[in-house]
Amino acid sequence: MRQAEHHLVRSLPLFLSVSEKHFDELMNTALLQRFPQGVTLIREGDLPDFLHIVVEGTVELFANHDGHETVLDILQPVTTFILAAVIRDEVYLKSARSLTPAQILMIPAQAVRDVFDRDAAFARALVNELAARYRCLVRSLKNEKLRNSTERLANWILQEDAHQGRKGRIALDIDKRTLASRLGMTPENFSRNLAQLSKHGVITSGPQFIIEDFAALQQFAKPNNLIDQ
Amino acid sequence: MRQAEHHLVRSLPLFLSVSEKHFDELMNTALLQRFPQGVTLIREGDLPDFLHIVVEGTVELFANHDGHETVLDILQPVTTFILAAVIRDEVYLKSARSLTPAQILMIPAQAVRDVFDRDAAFARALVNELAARYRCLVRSLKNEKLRNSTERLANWILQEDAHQGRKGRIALDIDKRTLASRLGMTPENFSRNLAQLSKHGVITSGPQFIIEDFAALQQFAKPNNLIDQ
DNA sequence: ACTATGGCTTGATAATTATCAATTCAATTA
DNA sequence: TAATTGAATTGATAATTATCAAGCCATAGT
Repeated sequence: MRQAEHHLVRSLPLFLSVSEKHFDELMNTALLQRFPQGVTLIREGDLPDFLHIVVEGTVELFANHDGHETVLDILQPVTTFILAAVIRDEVYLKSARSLTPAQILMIPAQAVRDVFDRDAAFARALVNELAARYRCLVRSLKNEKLRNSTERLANWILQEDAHQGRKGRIALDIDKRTLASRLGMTPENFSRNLAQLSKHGVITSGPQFIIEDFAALQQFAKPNNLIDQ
Repeated sequence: MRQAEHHLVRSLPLFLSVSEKHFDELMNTALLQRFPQGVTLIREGDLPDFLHIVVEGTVELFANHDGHETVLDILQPVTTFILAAVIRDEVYLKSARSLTPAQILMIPAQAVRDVFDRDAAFARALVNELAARYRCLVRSLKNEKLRNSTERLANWILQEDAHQGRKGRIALDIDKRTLASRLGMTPENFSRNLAQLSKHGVITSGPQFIIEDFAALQQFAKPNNLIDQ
């Protein structure tokens, strides 16, 4: 692993306060791998061998059931995934796939559990990370159960605009069909919902959304800091 | 706190391996309180003062948005709740209400964080508990996104039957409207879905469901160990 | 026993969402 | 440039879910 990636990972909340010795122990056994686009990185039902960290590229977490597939999350660098499965040493409940060429850091699951047992700072960081993830999931579930699909899209646009610096112009770097599934709707309804939002201040041109009337969009979306952000 | 409750809490996975000293420290500052039915125990948006543990009775976790309410979970003894908010010292994302008269053990949030910092066994237990909760939530989200409402009900019946000892006879100890909301449907559709399930081996008489044809119900429900259990 | 009461059910209808088919559009390749 | 490809959109329709309005039914209170 190069210095740049080393520092990137070291600066993650999860590793920031781990002792140098233990961090090296984790990294010595870790693998940094490149994957092309569209590779299945993990498969739901398998047992975890590694804790995964997206270092570069975009990764989607998804799940299948009875011939249907749904996207549960879309990850950008730098993010860990499948932490809960690694901790409990139980099968993955989600699959993961690279949406772009991606670089993934893989830390052997056993090493994570070992260092956790010996390094109190790592343990604290791990709990904090997990708790943060838990809360994200609660937000997702509330989003699904308390909003209709147009509202979910409207709030996603507001949130993404905030992430991209409140420029009122959002560049979409994933397929619309992927985002549609993430937001719990079909690609067809995604299109229709986007068209609907033109009544509420959103202009769309290809993979760019422009918030023309911020107030109107907010009024329609009714963002809620106990669901969003 | 009486001996009986003390032992009950002590035997929770979360406290099983905590040192006697630290367990006492947690319990010394804890309160065991009785609440009548229908009391709001915590309110989403508030900051956590205590880690809560249901010792007796039933508690529902719910959330509100834009005039709508949804049930996110129904808790039976002995279960902790709002652990993630306590760990991160951030506002609750869910509210909680007693569905029956209930007894709740409340451990000051600061005490939980203090002992966590000093007791490695407690830290491990906490991470394990959180990871387990995380995985339950993933299952809930998959259930919502990958199944329709009749399927969710059918699988709930299978799961509840398993919990009650596979007697093929399920006694409902909560309101149907509460269960309906938990399963992401209106009370009206709950009724209709239940009626539908008579075609798939389920007989219902008031607050009792009887699985008359287990195979038929399973075939319809398509249970999936990456969603259920 | 009568009569509230509240939860549950049923019916009618509307809104939301999914599905299937066809078409458009943009990007890439021959 | 023409042809190909796949994603996105649009239209038509079906399935699912929610809403509103009665009605039913068991329970508790008078």
